Amino acid sequence: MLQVPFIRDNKEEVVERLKVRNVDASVIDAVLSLDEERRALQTKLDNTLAESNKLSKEIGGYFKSGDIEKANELKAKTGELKETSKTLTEELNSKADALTNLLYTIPNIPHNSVPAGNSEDDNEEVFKEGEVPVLDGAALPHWELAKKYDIIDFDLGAKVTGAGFPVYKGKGARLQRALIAYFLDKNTEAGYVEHQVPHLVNEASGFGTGQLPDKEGQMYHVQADDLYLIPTAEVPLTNMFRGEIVSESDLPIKITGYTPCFRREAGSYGAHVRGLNRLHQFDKVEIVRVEHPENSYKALDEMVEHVKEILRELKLPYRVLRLCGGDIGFTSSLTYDFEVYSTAQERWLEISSVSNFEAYQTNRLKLRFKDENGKSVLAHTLNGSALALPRVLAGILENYQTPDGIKIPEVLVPYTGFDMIK
RNA sequence: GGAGAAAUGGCAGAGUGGUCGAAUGCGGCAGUCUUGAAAACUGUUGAGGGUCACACCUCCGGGGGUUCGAAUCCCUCUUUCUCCGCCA
Repeated sequence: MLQVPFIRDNKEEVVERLKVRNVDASVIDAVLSLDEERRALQTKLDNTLAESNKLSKEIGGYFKSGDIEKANELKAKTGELKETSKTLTEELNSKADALTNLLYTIPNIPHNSVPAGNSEDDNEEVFKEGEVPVLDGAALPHWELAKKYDIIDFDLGAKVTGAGFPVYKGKGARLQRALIAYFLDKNTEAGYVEHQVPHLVNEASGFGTGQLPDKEGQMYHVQADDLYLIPTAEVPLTNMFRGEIVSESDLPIKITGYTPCFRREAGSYGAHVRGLNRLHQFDKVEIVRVEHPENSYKALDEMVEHVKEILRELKLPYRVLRLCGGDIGFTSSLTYDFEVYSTAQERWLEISSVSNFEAYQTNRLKLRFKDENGKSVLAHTLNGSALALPRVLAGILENYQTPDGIKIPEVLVPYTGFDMIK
């Protein structure tokens, strides 16, 4: 969430920049007045407590010196103070809660470069690379290829669990495993330390990275234990640092992890969700960085270059988009989406999203570092997919299909052990 | 799942109702000494709110309670350790 002191000091700028995301200015006024009321109550309460602390000490002194009568006299005076502080505490808590809840409804301030816009049509293409293959004959979409070569079985998954939970078989499963290993190796080479993390997280972690309360309905909730299945490795990877004060020399922290991701995707059904395009369970390799605020945009660029390199090696045609104010994620300041072009589907498939959250997550997480003056400063967090599996797989199947079968990208052959799916 | 023990500052570890935000040691930082370093010595060293700066307030795993007053007593939750049971 946004930092109140920052809003207080930069009100005009905050209002102006949130307009890009169509946020109404009145919310900011509401935050500031709630904060003012909160601080007034805090001061009142502090004064009351100070007085009763003073009395308690005096009473202690009288008991020690044996002046019981005087002590009891003072005791009688503390009752009222106690009542007052109790009332004030309740008022303060409800005010503070109201403020926090309001802050939860305000998205992150977009970076200067974020274009205005309402939908994905307003995103800005900033880079494009790779050749769209010319396929001879009829190009098949991946769900038909999957059936033809018996490598992914959607019906079997639907039988075992439900729609959106595919079963990968034989060379399909092996290709999936190859991609995970290849991505993790690339990330490790680039200095990201591999982690294996829990696939279920508690409520505090959900709030820490901003999935809660905003996207409550998008996560699978295990009621008996009040845990959530992770919608992305970002949640456990980033929450490892919740409440930490790291030393400046620890920065940047660069980590990576593979996990399955679970998303309810409530309400998104239709033509564009066929096959691997949108699933309830899918695999993803994630990269996360904790950065010094001065370095976070340089870090974002590095992450973008890193993902580019992987796609270059896979020889997939792709483009990079700078998301507009209407399409950017709630907690992000600046997001680049990567899309692979699928010849068979004749459309772009999103395969990675790389974001800088600045201090929006760390303010919730209370993830800070000590600067040279010994002051605690909120760090910046970033994350990105490197990469999401299903659509990369779809892109490979569709772009690498030949009349003789599906070729395997050269860099993956050492991982798959075969160079063709027939 | 059953029985018991524990949770204190970066770490170790004292503190069992009153001037305790907390002894002491280690670590960190600054200084003295030294050509430099080490050693030794001296000082300093938790977080948040609040203030121009002080004052002041809150925090001893989380939440609640008793009391004029709680790190210290009570309830509850979580986590860790030991023993038993079960088990990939």
